[in-house]
Amino acid sequence: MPPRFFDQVYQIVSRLPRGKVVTYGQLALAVGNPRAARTVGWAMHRAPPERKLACHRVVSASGRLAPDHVFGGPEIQRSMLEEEGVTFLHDGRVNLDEHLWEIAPRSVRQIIP
DNA sequence: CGAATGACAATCT
DNA sequence: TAGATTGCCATTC
Repeated sequence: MPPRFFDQVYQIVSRLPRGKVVTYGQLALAVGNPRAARTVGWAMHRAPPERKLACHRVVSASGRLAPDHVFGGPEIQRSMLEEEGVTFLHDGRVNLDEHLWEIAPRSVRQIIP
């Protein structure tokens, strides 16, 4: 009985296109738990490497990047995003107006209950 | 089974 | 405006 919640999060992230980002809250909402944004963050921390998820495209609701202890620092994550064409505001936050990905309903593949 | 964990988010001071 | 507090919840141990 695999963790359904995490799997749904991973599946959505795996469909996240280059040059786009999503927030933890968006992912939580997409899997049916609007208030589980924090749990989504934990899912990222525990993301299985074999899925090769673009977890650097997941940012906070205000466009801030992951804390210092991830990706070797926000500078690294930022450079990864910039290579995909993501732009940033002058205060160092992701330009969400330009690059926030709208999660399509079919991006969420339901798992047999 | 209860307590702990955590890459959040909204609110308060 | 920045820092601290509170609510939140699936997964771990």
